[in-house]
Amino acid sequence: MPPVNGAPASGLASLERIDRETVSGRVYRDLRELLISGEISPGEKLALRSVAAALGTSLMPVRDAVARLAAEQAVEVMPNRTVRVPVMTRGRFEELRTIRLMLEGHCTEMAAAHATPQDLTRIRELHADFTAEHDMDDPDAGRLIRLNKEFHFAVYKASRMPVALQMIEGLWLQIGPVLNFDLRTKSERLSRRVAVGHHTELLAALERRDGPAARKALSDDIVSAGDFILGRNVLPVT
Amino acid sequence: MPPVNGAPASGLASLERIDRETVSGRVYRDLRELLISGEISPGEKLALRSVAAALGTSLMPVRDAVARLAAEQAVEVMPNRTVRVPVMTRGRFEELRTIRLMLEGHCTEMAAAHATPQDLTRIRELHADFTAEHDMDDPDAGRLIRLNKEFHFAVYKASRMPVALQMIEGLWLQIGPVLNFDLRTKSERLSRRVAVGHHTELLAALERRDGPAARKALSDDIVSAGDFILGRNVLPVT
DNA sequence: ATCTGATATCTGTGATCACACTTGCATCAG
DNA sequence: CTGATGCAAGTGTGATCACAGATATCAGAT
Repeated sequence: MPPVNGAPASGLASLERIDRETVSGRVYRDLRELLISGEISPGEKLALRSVAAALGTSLMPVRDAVARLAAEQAVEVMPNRTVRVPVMTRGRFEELRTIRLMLEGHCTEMAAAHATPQDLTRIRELHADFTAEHDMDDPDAGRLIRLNKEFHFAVYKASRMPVALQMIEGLWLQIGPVLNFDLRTKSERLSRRVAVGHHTELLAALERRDGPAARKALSDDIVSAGDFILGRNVLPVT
Repeated sequence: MPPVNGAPASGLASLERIDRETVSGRVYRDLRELLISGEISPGEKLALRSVAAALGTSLMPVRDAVARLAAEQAVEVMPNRTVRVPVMTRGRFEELRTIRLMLEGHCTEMAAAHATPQDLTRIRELHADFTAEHDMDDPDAGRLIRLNKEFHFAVYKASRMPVALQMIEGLWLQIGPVLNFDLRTKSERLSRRVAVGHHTELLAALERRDGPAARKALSDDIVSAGDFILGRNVLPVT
């Protein structure tokens, strides 16, 4: 990077940008991560003061963070004003799946058209990591969940649709708690095994720039994972 | 509605529910309305204290409200920590339109299948109101915008997809500022004239439960409104 | 033993204050 | 007149306090 003004190049160029992150933003991402990986169970109540104490801050940043999460439906405020992780119903789960198929399906198809070689390399790496972790004797559920997410989002990112990407994050934030909570408590082996297959097909389709095939592979992935949860009958009907 | 317990029916049933709305929620909806109807121009900065003063409250409720709006991308926080209404780029506008066609198109098609007679009556009423206001000598831009929104959302509501409905609200919140700001400043006659036609077709399709035709009418509506803005070349390329 | 009642604790909400950072404007040197 | 410099006003962020409503706990009466 050349110096901005006519100023001579100096050691200043090696200075790294300081990240003046807000506490509020930090709390937000921490809670978000806990939710999306299923470490907070659906229906669980969140007391602002408890969260603040656990993170060693005051109420304020927590309030901001929770307000943001509430806007994304990642948590819900009850009539009593208490906030909790939403309980997933069968109907809501199915609707979320329908929307995911539309949105993520479209992005996957676009990714096949727009992915750069760098994108593909990144996706390949993540697929390899996911497969490797999966084939271990005792796979780490948390890591598996994270790698699965990173793989999918690497694909969506390649579609060059930032707005859609943001919306998909919101969808995962809503569906993540039940999906990953269930997978975390039960043996996730069976469902993840098929996931590897779908991911392989998806990657192959992207590499030959076959949009419809990529979408098909993704759809299979989403549908089978959804069927797994629906089949376990843990979701209330209403 | 029957009494909940074995208690005898009494005048209590006529009591109306107390609305214990939070100030924060009120601020949120006020700002939301201002944004969606284009009464705050894109790029405009929002000072928390100004908003608080204008609404006669303290900073606190405003902070909560803005945090929620930021989570929905209805406002953006700059690196300087100032918040402003996002400036729309051509690319973002087109992406939003693509997503709208998917999401709103799907909901419209579902509405054709699931709309109850009450839904259809409500939609008919709103269509009549919109048409009436439109045919006036000097139509009220604000009212026109509001009626247009209510008509569309009455349709989406009939699809019985609450999650999608919420997402669509988010989309309108993002696209509303430019769309309605532009329509408000310029003569909206030309673009609204065609809107009436599309709405008429949409309603007719719903009444004969023709999903694909309803989707087509909606698509035409969205595309033509979008083309109107894009054609005016007011959006920066990047 | 069961229900009713009051009380103490805990909840989110809103206001106020303190602070660090940014921005704008006036001042002064060239 | 043009430029940089310094001060003042304004900004969002975070902490703390005050308070009303909800919840849980426990005593007493039937």
